[in-house]
Amino acid sequence: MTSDRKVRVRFAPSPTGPLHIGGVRTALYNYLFARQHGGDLIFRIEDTDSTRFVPGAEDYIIESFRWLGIKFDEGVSFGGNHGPYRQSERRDIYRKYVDQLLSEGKAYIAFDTPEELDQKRQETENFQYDASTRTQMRNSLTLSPEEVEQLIASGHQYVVRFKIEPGREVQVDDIIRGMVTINSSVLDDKVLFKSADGLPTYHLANIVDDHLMEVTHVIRGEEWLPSAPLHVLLYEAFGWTDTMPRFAHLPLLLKPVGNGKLSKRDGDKFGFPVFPLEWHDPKTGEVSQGYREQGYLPEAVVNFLALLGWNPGGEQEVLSLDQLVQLFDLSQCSKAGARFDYIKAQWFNHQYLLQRPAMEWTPEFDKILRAQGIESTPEREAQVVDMMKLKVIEYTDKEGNKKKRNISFVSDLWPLCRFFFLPPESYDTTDKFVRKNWKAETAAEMQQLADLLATTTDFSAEGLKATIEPWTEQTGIRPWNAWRVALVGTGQGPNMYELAAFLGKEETLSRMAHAIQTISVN
RNA sequence: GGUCCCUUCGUCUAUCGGUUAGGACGAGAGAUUUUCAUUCUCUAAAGAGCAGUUCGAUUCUGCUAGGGACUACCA
Repeated sequence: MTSDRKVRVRFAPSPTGPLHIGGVRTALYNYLFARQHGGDLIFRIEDTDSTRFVPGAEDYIIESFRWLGIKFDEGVSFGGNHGPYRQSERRDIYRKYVDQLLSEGKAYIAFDTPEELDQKRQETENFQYDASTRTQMRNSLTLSPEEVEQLIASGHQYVVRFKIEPGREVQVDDIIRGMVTINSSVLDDKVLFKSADGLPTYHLANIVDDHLMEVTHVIRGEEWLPSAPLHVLLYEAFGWTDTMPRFAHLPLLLKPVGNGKLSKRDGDKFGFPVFPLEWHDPKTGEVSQGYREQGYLPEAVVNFLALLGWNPGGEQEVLSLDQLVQLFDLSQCSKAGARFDYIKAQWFNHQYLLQRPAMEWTPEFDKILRAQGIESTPEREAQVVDMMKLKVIEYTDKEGNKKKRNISFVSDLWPLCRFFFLPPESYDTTDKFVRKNWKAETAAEMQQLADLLATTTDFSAEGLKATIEPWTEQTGIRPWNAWRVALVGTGQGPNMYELAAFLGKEETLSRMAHAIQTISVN
């Protein structure tokens, strides 16, 4: 029934704050699906809750997708001829459809105030506004038409509720989960139109918009599965079943450890972002970490997210956006929630960082160096990157254990490479590497090497190798580790010839002289 | 409490009745290395439980257990 229509999907967030990483994945799956079928991806803003509107959230969401490389075909800020795409600008449209339901007796007017309903819920256990209770409430079903008119005329606030007929098996055909059946008796008469702000609720706006915007597939989070039968019933009530979109409810993203879904607190606890971009809360002033600012590459975030809840099955996991579009299969998505494995996210970033030419690291690297008061050139910085990008970084985890991991961020570089730019402040003779490699006779040997280097004119890595190697064979001295102590201060860094070449003759000799003078061992 | 959804190595997952249950992250071991690494090789590691259908179940069905979501005039 929908197969002959052009595929049209949408991502429709509420501008209530920064975009959660789970929302990013939902948008990504919509994007992959749309691209794969040559369809359209629509960006709709669902701002029917005026009380939760947060300024800046909409721009934040748009900027997030721009950064991630997820492109929309139409919608807020993208144009298109199915607009407006902001629900707050579609009041009149919704009003018309609510009136249609009302006049057909498929919806009714209810005067019960929120307070009265709260009261009712406290009094009766499991109170639900439905076929079993609506006859005892104040609504257009129990009141006479005259009374209703009078109440409205006298300014009483009212909502419009959907009149659900009980005892029906409602079926939702879900691409991921198969046929989901629920009895309409357990559904309540959902509010379709709110009294407070004259706007529809999500349910009504969603169905009307998806219909008018010719959406063919609704791909959204699993939290919507329980209300999907209600949506099916709404399509029926409007007579739109022949063009009803197909549903696909995605599994949720779960906490890295423990129970429940992924929350902002988990990010704080383990030190990973749950938002694509840094977010400054306009009300509280609180700042939340973003993937972009933490040094993640957009390709890495996309790749990682794509594989949370879906997998192409092959052995390759590092996949570009284009490859993901090729391979993606909505019906192969897993049904169970996926734990958020932020360690693997770091690994993906490591992979994509390594793919980048060193010169592309330097803008970010330069910022870090400048923060340390170091001036350098992109060329020299790129040299350091090339020498150090395969190293690992030591860090302290949340339990206080020393751990090692691959370089995953440009910012990992600094603690590993300060000796390129700064001489050792002092020589730590308690350092295992220093003790092992700087013996009583070492100073004299280093002096010999220094004398040799003083006469060397070719200070390139190759030149150094050509001059030093014959000397080591002649004398039997194995100078590299002690030389490393002199230039680095400990057992770190690249090949010694490369390092000395980078530092240059003057700096190399200066550091050696200093080490010969300073280090004393017994 | 009610309704619905889910359940393969620690984690993400492959398998769409017949496999030595595969891969990746993480972990461990070894080799290589002028340091630390990289790299390479190897190892450990799983079908929640119980019934049933079947010649044969991880795969189908039911029950139990566990997990998740929803249960607003929020989305």
